[in-house]
Amino acid sequence: MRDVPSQISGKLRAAADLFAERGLDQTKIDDVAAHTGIPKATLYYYFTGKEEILAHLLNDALLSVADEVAIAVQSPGDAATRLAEVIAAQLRVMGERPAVCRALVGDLGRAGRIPAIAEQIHKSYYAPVDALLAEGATDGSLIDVPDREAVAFALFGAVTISALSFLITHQQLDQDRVASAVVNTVLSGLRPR
Amino acid sequence: MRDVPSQISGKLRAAADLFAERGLDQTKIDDVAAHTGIPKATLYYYFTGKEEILAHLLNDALLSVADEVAIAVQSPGDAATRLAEVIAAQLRVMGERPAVCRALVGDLGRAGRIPAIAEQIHKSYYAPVDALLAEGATDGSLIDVPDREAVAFALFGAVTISALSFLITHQQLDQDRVASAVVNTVLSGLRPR
Amino acid sequence: MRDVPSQISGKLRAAADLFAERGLDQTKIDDVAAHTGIPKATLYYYFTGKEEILAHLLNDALLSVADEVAIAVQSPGDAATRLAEVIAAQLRVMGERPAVCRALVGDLGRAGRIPAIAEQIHKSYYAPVDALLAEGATDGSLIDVPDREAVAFALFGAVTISALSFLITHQQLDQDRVASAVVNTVLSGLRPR
Amino acid sequence: MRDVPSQISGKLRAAADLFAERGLDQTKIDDVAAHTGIPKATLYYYFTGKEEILAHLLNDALLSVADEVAIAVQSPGDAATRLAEVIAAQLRVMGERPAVCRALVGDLGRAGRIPAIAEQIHKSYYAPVDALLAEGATDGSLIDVPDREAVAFALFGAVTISALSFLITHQQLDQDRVASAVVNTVLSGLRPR
DNA sequence: CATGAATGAGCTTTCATTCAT
DNA sequence: CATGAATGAAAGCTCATTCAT
Repeated sequence: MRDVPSQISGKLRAAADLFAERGLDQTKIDDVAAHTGIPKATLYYYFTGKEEILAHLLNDALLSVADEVAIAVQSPGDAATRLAEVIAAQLRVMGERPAVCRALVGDLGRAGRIPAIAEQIHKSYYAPVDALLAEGATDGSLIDVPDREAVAFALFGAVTISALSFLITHQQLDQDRVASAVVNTVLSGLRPR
Repeated sequence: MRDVPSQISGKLRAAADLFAERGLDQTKIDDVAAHTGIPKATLYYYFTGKEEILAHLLNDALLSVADEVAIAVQSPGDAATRLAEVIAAQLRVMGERPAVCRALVGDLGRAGRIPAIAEQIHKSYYAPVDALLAEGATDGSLIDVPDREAVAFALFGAVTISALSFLITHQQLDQDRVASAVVNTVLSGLRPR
Repeated sequence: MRDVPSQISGKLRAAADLFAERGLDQTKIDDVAAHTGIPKATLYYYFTGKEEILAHLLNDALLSVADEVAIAVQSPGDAATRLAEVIAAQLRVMGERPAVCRALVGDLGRAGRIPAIAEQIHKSYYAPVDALLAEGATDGSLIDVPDREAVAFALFGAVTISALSFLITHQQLDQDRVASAVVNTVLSGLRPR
Repeated sequence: MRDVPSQISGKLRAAADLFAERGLDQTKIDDVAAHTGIPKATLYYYFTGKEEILAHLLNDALLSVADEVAIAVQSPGDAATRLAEVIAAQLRVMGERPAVCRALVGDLGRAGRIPAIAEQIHKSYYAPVDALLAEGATDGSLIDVPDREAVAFALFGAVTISALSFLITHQQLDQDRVASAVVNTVLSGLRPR
């Protein structure tokens, strides 16, 4: 995979919808070429194949998540507040790029096996959340969970699948509704206090 | 789709791994035939196509989830206890049939658009959980959440993605670990009481 | 490569001209399909690819050579007479199937690396000629050459390239002319007796 | 085709192996560029295309043959002696540039249709041999063959295919062995005197 | 003069699917 | 009822070639 010029990279974003709508396999290279205006052979000049194009797109989106999450993590306030921020941040990106996100989830199994993507998810999400859970235990704003990795997985899943389910069921994402449900549930718990 | 003889249905389960490993599109009918020992043409005699084979497999697994969830819902104890049971039940099935579950998640976007499957997920999972949340509000074991659908989505996501992440990351599913992390998180919440 | 039904094998012979005319690479599968009436996909059902189709054709022709050569070898007369017969036999087959033979020579370098073909050439030609040279030394009709393998190579080349050169230069093969030139040259030698 | 700078021409010789190994079609311009270090576009600056690159290489080698053959033809001695010299000369060049020679034979059918090459072969080989046969008939060192063209073809084939067969079978060319076998066979004949 | 970047035009190959037996 | 044989219809990918710099 050569260095992708920003002009190509920009046009390419139009392909995210395709991948989201049809999945990796049902998205034909011809479609990508048609929808982006990039000649098929040019796509092959820059990418090894379809998979690499999708990976490029996912990576792009995950970098956005990483950015937003990083900002949320460094925001003022205790760890609990910032954790809520992180969740909101993830939802914001998913709201902005619903297509890529659906594509990401749709190919999560596969994506997980693309090392670059797996690593990116880890760096963008699990690591910061893990750190936040640790901080929360220290600053007293969160309980000291015995298994931070498992909790980070659960959080990511709750947010992602919720958002996806809404996208599928209601065709659009009501970020506040999802954020509020998830944040309340995981922070306060379902058991009465 | 004709009535599938149990002999065929049995052999077919060997194909779940294929679908899980490669996804619907990358799983060729030839592969299914080779791995199950069922001649290609015979598969077409019983099923309309690939999609129907996968649907058959998923349906099979979802019926198991439905059974387990139904049992959990009707178990003695307050709604909170039974909710924990439901989560455990889902994880149990995922642990028993990891391949089908990976396939399910892998094609969630698509599966969601297969009406039969979407309905099955709703009946097997969302409806019972929704009912349980309502009961919990009544019997006082759970708080009265304003948006039960969103919470049900979040729960399903937390469990499913956690389980999947473990399957991918650690190659196997430690049900107790996931169950304990998820249940504690959603019931007690992350905020200190 | 599956067992090729004789119906297919028969139709396929029409493709020899193509391979001879254009060579392996310039012969497109579509051409083969069009010229033989065998659907492209059917070709792939029986053969692994183009190369295998050509190999099938070459093998076919070499079996003819083997047959003719075998007959010539067992004909009555001394070894010298039979050697002349072998040369005539090779030329007869080349005359009957000029296309395949041109294809064979055209891809001799490549064909030599297809083990099945290389072996076939050895069995069909070199081995019988070698045996004949040995017999000739015994029955006194041929001199006892110190390096039979080299002579067999030279003979094969003399016949093959001569025939090919005529085919290219004069568009057709005058078997008698070539046979007479080669046989006289190698049997009597160019030096006056 | 512009004048090829010797630097380019020199580097290009590294491509002979490629053509010999894979044939014209299977040798990609990219391969030639990679193996010679000459940028693809530069190749196109000097040559019209692949075919011209191969022709350049073949021509190069054929000029060597022509040189050697010319020297042999003019050497002292009777025609028979000089004919033996010609054969040795051809083998010497083939031994020196095995790759080009394999390429030549591999694409003989095609090369024969490249007029420049066909003419070169004629001038380099057939014409001198033809002349030598005529001289031999005059000086009494060779018999007066009725069909000199056919004999020249046969000689070229005997030498070329022998050499090629050795190259393929034994990976290298024992010039003396081939020369001795061919010269003895064609000069003295296989029939006892 | 030399070349990196870009692409038009095809071709091989794959596969879901059918159907006669 | 089941299935081996056959095929129509794509689609991914390659490569020779061009051209602006």
